Amino acid sequence: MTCLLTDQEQILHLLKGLNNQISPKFERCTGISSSRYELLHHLYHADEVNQSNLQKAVNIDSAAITRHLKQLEADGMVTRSKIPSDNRVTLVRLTEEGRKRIIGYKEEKAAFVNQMLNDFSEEELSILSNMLRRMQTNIREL
Amino acid sequence: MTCLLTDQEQILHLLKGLNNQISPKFERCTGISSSRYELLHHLYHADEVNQSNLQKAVNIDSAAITRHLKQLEADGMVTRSKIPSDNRVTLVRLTEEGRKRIIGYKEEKAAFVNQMLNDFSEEELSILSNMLRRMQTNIREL
DNA sequence: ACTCCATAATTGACGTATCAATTGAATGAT
DNA sequence: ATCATTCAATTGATACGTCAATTATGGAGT
Repeated sequence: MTCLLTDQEQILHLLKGLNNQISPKFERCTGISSSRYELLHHLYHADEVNQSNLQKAVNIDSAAITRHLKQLEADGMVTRSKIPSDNRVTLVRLTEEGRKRIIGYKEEKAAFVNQMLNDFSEEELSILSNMLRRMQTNIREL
Repeated sequence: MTCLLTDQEQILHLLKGLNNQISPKFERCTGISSSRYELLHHLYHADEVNQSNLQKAVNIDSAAITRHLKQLEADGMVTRSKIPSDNRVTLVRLTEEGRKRIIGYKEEKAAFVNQMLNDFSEEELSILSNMLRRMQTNIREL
């Protein structure tokens, strides 16, 4: 009835399960989805960015980027404008309102992550983050 | 321009990024989505299960379970039947066809996971899997 | 028997990600 | 100067997951 899985086999299941749990909880706790948060966070530090750089930074599909930004624009969090020197690219920046609101989100996110990782030592965190990076590398060209 | 994130802060981003990479690649490599694989895999060992137990086992929303199973049934991989003693529950089992096909999927999955974790020692795997479990626990009641 | 509650499965509405195809604007080669 | 390529952004189709509400059934308690 119960079935044995090697550690290797389980990792995938655990990863997926964890993520499925995280996404809705993150949003409930912080008031914003984690992808949106990443976008705003990046803009917060980078002041003005074009979409394709933003895409590379947060590492989600550019179609999704477009849709997120449109929504964030509609919510008054960011502005978007074409640049005259190259009419293909659109520059994105936080509005004042956006800059103000992200501060609250940052706190909520910190609290969330803190809860999730509350019993992890600095060393463990760095081990974990390395492992995740290695996995990412290992499947990069599949 | 570049912004400093603590290891703690990055974990979330890494996790999500990794998962977003995994899902489409898993499906491309194996020919089936990882959720469907989990369902079939569980059925492979359990012979006959009702949906709510299946739901607990694979840990995704029961709405999603219903939809997956309908599709798998349409594809001739599983059969579903109400049980007379309690007309609420539906029992699911693999068809012969399904049982045959999952064997191929198992191999593809093993190859995929092998690639993803090829440079991980047994010990690392067990550390990683423990960490993932801990995180899951830490956010359980959020 | 009848009302009340719990449970299993389903459906609907929604958010988010992917990929493939398209649009529109620069750029490079002949 | 023009044609082909390349690139940024967008759109459409599709898949998967959540939550909330619904349907249908079963089981108590009175």
